[in-house]
Amino acid sequence: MDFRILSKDPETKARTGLLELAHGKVETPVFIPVGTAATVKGVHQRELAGDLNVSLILGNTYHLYLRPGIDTIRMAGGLHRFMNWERSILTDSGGYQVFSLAAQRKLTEDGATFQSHIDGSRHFFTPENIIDYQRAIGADIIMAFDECAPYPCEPDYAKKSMELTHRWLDRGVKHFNETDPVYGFQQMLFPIVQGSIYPDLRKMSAEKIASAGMGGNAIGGLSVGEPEEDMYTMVELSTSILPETKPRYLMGVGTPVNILESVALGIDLFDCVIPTRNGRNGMLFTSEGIINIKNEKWKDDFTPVDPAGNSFADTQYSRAYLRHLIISKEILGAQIATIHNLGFYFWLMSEIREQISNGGFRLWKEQMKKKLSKRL
RNA sequence: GGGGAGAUACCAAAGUGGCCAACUGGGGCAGACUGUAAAUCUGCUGGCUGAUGCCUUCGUAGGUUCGAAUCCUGCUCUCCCCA
Repeated sequence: MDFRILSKDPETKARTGLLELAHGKVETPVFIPVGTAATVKGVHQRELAGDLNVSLILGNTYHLYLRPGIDTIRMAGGLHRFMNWERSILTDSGGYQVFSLAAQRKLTEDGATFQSHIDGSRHFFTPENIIDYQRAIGADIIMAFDECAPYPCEPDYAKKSMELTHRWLDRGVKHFNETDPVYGFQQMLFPIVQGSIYPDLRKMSAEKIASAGMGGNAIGGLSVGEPEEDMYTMVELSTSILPETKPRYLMGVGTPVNILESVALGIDLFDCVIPTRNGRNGMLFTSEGIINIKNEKWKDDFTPVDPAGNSFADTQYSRAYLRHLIISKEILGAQIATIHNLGFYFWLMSEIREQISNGGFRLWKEQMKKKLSKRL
């Protein structure tokens, strides 16, 4: 468990680093593909570890708890073995599901009562049992149980929600320190900054999270519908307080432009469903801009998806073919689109690291922003 | 040769006197998607129009009616059964 900063950009708060986890080293800034249910949808592990060279993926405690169930994962010997993934894993605590499945949950001081979205059965999550579940899942990085406040959110509710998250954090940290890893390797626990879009709350929360003294820190409750400018303001405020020597994880973000901006504000880790989900739905990110591959204009375009791309999705398939697959709802279409988008995101992250190292990040970022947000 | 059924928009298929430019599904076109209840969801899909509205449409030619995709007659075509 170690985080070393390798280079710093002189003009922004961007930095490159190396995060050493129990299952390998992670170069930061890094993008973490989302694999909620023990799979990055549509991409097999050989591809992830192979051409895409993914070092860290994300799983979700809520989903894995419901299906296949914690016991099954424990019997398998942990999530790494269960899904045959030898590199690193981060699990989200289920805090986001408290938000996204709001209609079926009830919060109390003690924890959150849920109804399963699968069969309606009732379940109870607490800061403590979420630690136990994540011990049993065995991710390298586990997340504290938080409430991701909705947007918009009244200041009063945001404050109460944040304070609850802070009390939950104390209980979670205590339980984390009192329990041992199940599989013989160290796990890191990341606490999560909340506070909606209110600067005073965010500041308070960042201070609380920093004081927990964990190996890394996360910023949550953003990209839930607020204006992007508010998001950047909250990120900047948070990173100015969270310790520079520890990795900072911006949860659930984002678009390529979001990532460029947030790296400049001092973020090291990102996860987002955009490249995978939007890819399955036909939205492709390229070095020249965004393509909706379902549009008729690509029907007879036999050029590569991204002429500058180097994943096999770019070098071996044409836009016309991929359009046909997506339009026909062929499974291969979703697979190729996902691999392409992840390939693009990883290319972007590697460029970011390169530009930070060589000192040209800020200027390069401004040029890239224009290109990447363009609709082709 | 005899008997029966039917022809509706790109396709399939509802509608059987006014609430019909016409249900619904598919297809097509476009949009959305940010710690994944998502290989999902939304809108549009005769023409002109920002909307109201106007114009042309339910095989075809006529007719009945204030009013027809719907009722009547001729014609054309398709399908099924029997010989």
